[in-house]
Amino acid sequence: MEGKSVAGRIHEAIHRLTAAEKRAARGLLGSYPTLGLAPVAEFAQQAGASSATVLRFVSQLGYKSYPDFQRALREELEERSKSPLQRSHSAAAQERGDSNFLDRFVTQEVDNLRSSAALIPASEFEAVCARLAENKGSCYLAGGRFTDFLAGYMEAHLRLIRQGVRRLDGRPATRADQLIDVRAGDLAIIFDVRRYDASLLDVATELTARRAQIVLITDEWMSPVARFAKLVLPCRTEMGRTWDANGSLFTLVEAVIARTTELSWPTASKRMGSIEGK
Amino acid sequence: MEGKSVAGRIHEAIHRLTAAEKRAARGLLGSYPTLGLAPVAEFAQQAGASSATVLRFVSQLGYKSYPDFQRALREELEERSKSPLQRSHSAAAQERGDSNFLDRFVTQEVDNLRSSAALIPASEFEAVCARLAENKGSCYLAGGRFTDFLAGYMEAHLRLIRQGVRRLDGRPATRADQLIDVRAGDLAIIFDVRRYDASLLDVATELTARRAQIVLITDEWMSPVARFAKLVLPCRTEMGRTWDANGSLFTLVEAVIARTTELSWPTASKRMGSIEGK
DNA sequence: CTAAGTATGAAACTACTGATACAGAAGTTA
DNA sequence: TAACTTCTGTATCAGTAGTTTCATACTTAG
Repeated sequence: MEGKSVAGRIHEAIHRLTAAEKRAARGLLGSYPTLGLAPVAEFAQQAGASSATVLRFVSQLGYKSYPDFQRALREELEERSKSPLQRSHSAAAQERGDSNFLDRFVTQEVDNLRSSAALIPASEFEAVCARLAENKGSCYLAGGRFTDFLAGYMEAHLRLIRQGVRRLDGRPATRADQLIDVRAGDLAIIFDVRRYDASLLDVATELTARRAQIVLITDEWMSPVARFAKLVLPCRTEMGRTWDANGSLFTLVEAVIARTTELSWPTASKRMGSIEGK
Repeated sequence: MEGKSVAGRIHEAIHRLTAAEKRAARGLLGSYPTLGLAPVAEFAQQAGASSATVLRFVSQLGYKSYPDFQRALREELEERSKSPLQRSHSAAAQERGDSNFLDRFVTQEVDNLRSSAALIPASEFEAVCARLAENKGSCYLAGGRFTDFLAGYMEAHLRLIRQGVRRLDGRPATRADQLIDVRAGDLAIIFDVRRYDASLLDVATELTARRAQIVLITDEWMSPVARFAKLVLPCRTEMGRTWDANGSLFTLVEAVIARTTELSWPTASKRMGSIEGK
């Protein structure tokens, strides 16, 4: 429906409301927006009115049905939790104006890191590292326009730890060649953040056809590659409204490398020794 | 039935979930808790699974019905909005002391980021960005074994903002060729962390001879290139005793890019438009 | 004080949501 | 490869939530 917030509509319409309807409004504002997400009967009881009154109240706000009203509440909630994260410190710092650009940037990045750590199930993270440490089969890496450098960075480190690390480079033509050798059970790590790269989806399709297992490292909006992925590690990337930052992906990569090194230390240490030697 | 947060249950149960159920889990974590407050059909569609799978998923979490699950979500939401700051995941995890590898890693990285921001004088940071935003002369980038990917990442972004961005690739032989065109007043951004790269020192020497201005991005132990640098941005990289992490460098790079974009918006926006167009 | 109009909740209705059963797909093992 | 297990989506059903109706209580005006 229109671009007005639900709370805004209540304040606008509250004068038109009847006594019982006002109780409903008060109740909703009192525990906003949770009460509105409950079934009508519960809303009614909590607000001290009947179901019918609540329905009339919702109708007065301009929603054509109760589900419609709930949808608006959910969208509002979603909006709020996605955009300018944590008004607490970053906003406070901006108000004081005593912090410079770098401080503000770092503060936001810290939020992203924390959220990312919370977003990623420990078991998924461990599964990825364990799989890498197994040191079986090949491990392919691919990324999009900017994330390709993350793939490169990860590749450079993985090469020290295990064998069979291959990079899928950006040009679709050569990619096809590189995919020929993919065997069932091989591992593929794909980086994809929005705007998502169509060619990566193709690569993922092909990899799946060849029965490779895909690990996807993506942002909170979840690349379409997720459909094909056995394991997904989603990171928070949003900064303010104009900018997405990949710092959380980078840190995740380093964490994976660190953990994998730890897990495969006996093997990896020999390997690293021989590489360093030359 | 009570006492556990829904997100907590997901992390607990995720290992015994099937592939499609995991999609549901990820979907919910991705837009938490809103998606769970929607009707099953919508949840299912958004998560890329069927209604039945979503039902099985919530059943796996230990809820005896979908409405029951939604009630839990609402109560959690209510709880969170009442307490001042959300202490939901990170705080609780730290209290329990059961934090996993990723959490610990992220915590250390956060320390590094904060220290880095403190270590870098605002004036130096601003000077670098301003110099980049001037958009005069050429800008060369070079890095060492691993940091070369940071140089590449920065190059890819800088190209969108300004003209004359060049990358000095890793092979000493070709580097010499690329340095021929360097002119007085050109800018060079060098990444160097320990163990410091001897060839970068050579490059820096040559650049200085040609009167280019060097910006050095390095770690807390300070690359020897610092001798030749006009501006130095040192970052904290130390993690525990065995491992150095470059995440702080990466975030610094992104901060520089963001700030430079901001400073040169009138010029940069046109440029970006024309690049996106093709 | 009475009558017209409005507000309200109880109860009936219907539509849609959540639950279930089943069949086919996918994956696993021998 | 074939048999078997497990997973997953479709189709169906049952129950509940949202909606509507209507009789009653309350206001307000005449």
